[in-house]
Amino acid sequence: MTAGRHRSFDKDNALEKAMLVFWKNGYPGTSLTDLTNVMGINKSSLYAAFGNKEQLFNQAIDFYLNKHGAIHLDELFKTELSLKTRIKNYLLSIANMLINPDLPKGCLICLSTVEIAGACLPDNSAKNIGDINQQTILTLTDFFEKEQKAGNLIARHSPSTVANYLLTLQFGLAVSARNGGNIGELKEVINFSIVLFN
Amino acid sequence: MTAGRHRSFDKDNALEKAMLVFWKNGYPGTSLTDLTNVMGINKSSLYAAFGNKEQLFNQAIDFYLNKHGAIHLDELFKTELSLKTRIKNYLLSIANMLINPDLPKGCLICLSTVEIAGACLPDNSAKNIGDINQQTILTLTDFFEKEQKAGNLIARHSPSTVANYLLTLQFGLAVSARNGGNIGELKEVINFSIVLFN
DNA sequence: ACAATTTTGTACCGATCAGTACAGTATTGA
DNA sequence: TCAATACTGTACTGATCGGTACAAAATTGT
Repeated sequence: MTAGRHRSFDKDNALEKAMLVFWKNGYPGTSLTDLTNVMGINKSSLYAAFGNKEQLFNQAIDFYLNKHGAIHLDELFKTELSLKTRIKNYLLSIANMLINPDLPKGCLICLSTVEIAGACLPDNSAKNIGDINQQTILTLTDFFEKEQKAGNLIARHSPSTVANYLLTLQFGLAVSARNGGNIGELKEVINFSIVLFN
Repeated sequence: MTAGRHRSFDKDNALEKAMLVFWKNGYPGTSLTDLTNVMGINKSSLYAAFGNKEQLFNQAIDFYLNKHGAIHLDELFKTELSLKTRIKNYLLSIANMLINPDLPKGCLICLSTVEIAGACLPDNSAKNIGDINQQTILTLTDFFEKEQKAGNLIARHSPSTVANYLLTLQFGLAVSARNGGNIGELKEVINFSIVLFN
C-alpha cells in the first residue's frame, strides 16, 4: 500500500455518476458544481482524482463506451440467427438503452457528436468523439463485408453504405428518444427500417 | 413615423445572425457576448429589440423554421412524381441544407431537441421545440394517410410509422452531417433508406 | 425651438464559471 | 514516534455569465 491518506470515495462509482450527468446535460450544460454534487465529493478531490473537467469528460466517455456502448454489437455476432434478425436485435438493444427509465434519455456519443460543431467541446474531446464514430463505421463496414462474403447481404448493397445507414438510424433513434419517444414508437421505426434487409 | 431615435440596425438581419450562432453552438454554448458580437449591436439594443436571451432564441427558431425548415415539405407535394421520388427529393433537400457550406452543419431543431433533456433549454423554449417536432409528425402522418388513400402507400404500412421513420432519418442525417459526413455519404444513406418504398 | 420618445454606449450588478492555494487530516513505512 | 505522503475542506482567484441602470444621442410632432 502506498503511503498517504486513502481516498474516501470509490473512484469508479464517482466516475459513473459524472458520466450520467454529462449524459443528461451535455458538456457545456454540466458545471463543476453539478459534478461535485452528484459525485458526492468536492473540487479538490475531483481534480486530484480526474485532472480537470475535460479529462473527467474523456474518462466518462470511456466509461460509457465500456458499460453502455459495446454490448449491443454482441447481437450482430449471434450467427445462429438470420442477418435481418441480428440487425433487428442490435437496434432493439440500443433502443432499450435509449429509453431506459433508469438512465438519461438518448445516447451520450450522439449528444456529444451534436456538440462538436460549436466551440462547445474541448478540441481533445471533440477529436475523441469523432474517432469513436469513425471506429463504429469501420466496425460495421467490416461486419457487413464479411456478411456479404457469407452470402447474407445482397451484392448490390455496399457494406459501407449499410454501415452508414445503421449509424444514421442509431443517431435518429437517439434523438427521438431524447424527444420523448416511447419504446413502442422506436420499435415501430426499427421494424420498418429493416424491411429492406434479406 | 413614431417619435424617438431610429434603430440603427436591421432587426431581421440581426435576428438571422443570432439564429446562425444558435445553430452553430446551441443554446447553452451561445453567450450574450457571442450574440452581440455577431449581430453587431450592444446589449442594450439586443434587450430593447428582442427581450432577453430566451426570447431571442425563440424568435431565432421561428426565423429558422420559416427560412430553412418549411421549404423541404414542398417536395412531398409535387404530385406529378411518384411517392418514392418525392420522399427521396424531400430527404435530399434536407441533406443539402444539412451540409451547406454557407450554413452551420446539421439542423437547429435537431440540435435543440438534443438539448431539451438536460436543464439546458428554458422551459418555454423546450416546450416550443417539442411542439414543433410534434407538428412535423402530424403533418407527415396526415400526408401519408392521404397518400395511402390515393393508393401510393401499401396498406400494411401505418402512416404514423412511416412518419416517425422519416423524422428519425432526418434526425440521424442531421447528426451525421454534424459529424462531418459529406453529401455523398448522405445521398448513399438516403437512396438506401427509401428502397423499401413503392 | 422644444418637449416627448426611443435607441445607444458605458459602466455596472450579483451569480456562476473553471480552476487553485493552502492548511488540516489521515495513512504509510521506518 | 515521526517524517513522508496523499486526500479533503475551505476559501479564494480572475473571468465570464445573463441582465440592468442611466445618461447621452437622435428623431419625432408641436
